[in-house]
Amino acid sequence: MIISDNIARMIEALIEESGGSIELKRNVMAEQLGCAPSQINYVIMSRFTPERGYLIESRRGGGGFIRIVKKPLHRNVFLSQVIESIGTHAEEVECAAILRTLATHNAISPRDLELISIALSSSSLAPITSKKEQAEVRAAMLRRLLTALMQ
Amino acid sequence: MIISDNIARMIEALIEESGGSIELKRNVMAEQLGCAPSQINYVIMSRFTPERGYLIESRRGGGGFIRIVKKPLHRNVFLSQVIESIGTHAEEVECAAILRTLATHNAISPRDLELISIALSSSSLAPITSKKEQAEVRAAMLRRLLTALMQ
DNA sequence: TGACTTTGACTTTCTTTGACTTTCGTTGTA
DNA sequence: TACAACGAAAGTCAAAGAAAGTCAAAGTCA
Repeated sequence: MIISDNIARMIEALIEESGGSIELKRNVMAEQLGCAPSQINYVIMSRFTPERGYLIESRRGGGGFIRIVKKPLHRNVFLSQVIESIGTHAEEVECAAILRTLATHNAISPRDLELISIALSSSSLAPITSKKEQAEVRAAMLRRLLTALMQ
Repeated sequence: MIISDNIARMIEALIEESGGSIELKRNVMAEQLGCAPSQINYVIMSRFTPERGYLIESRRGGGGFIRIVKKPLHRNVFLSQVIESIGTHAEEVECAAILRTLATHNAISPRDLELISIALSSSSLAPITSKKEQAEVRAAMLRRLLTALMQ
């Protein structure tokens, strides 16, 4: 049942597929979902809050709309800057430094720090004979892992 | 009599057959068992405690529920068995299967599952030209990561 | 007696609905 | 052209409904 959760999922999906922001017609959506228009407001109020990284704007009257924008959380901005700074090759010490920075800025948890460090460690990558390839793998992997953490 | 024990056994069975976590409707279950709704709370409080490895979450209001998650206490035993079973080489599909097993038994969190999957993915390891080396790295890395999770 | 159970009244939280208000664009008129 | 009137949206809010939580009193059993 729980119509509110359905509405929320629908909105999330729309935001997702449109890459971060949508404009919806409150009455139209309520009609489609068979709920009271004000329930759309309720869902937005209770789930698409600023704390969760959403910005809401709207306009009344003819051609009115509700715009929902998902703004990357501060953390994600930081993370994506860091990700951009990663080159095509990365030594273990560089990775360690990056991870330490992220951890001290609370962008990653101590647990993530540990797991990622292990994944990138020379010992995990020991089977790779070429040092150059090791560094490439590290860079690729770090980039992917940090990207995953942004979700 | 001890209705509480019946409730507890029922909940345990449900958790078992659903592989580690359930969401129950308090009022519905109380109705089925012919007991007061608050007795469900009592049972949960007295038997499904954190010390015994259970996590409880809930939501009130329409569509409310009580979620009970069992995190295996013998997780480490399980983990070390799995670690032992890892050979010197591992393909991506094998790793995926192992991780899925661990996740369904709640031995690792969905988040850990995702991070580890990414670390082991062919795309992260793409810079390694030799397939054999890739498989070696995967095995080594998986072993190390799972070992880290035991802490 | 004391620990554990059972019950139910009352509280809190979350959801749904609808009546009423406010805002905005359009349109008709002086 | 200015502006008042109208209709189309969205916003607000309070009431009703749906669940779960709390707690104290009463019951049971070793």
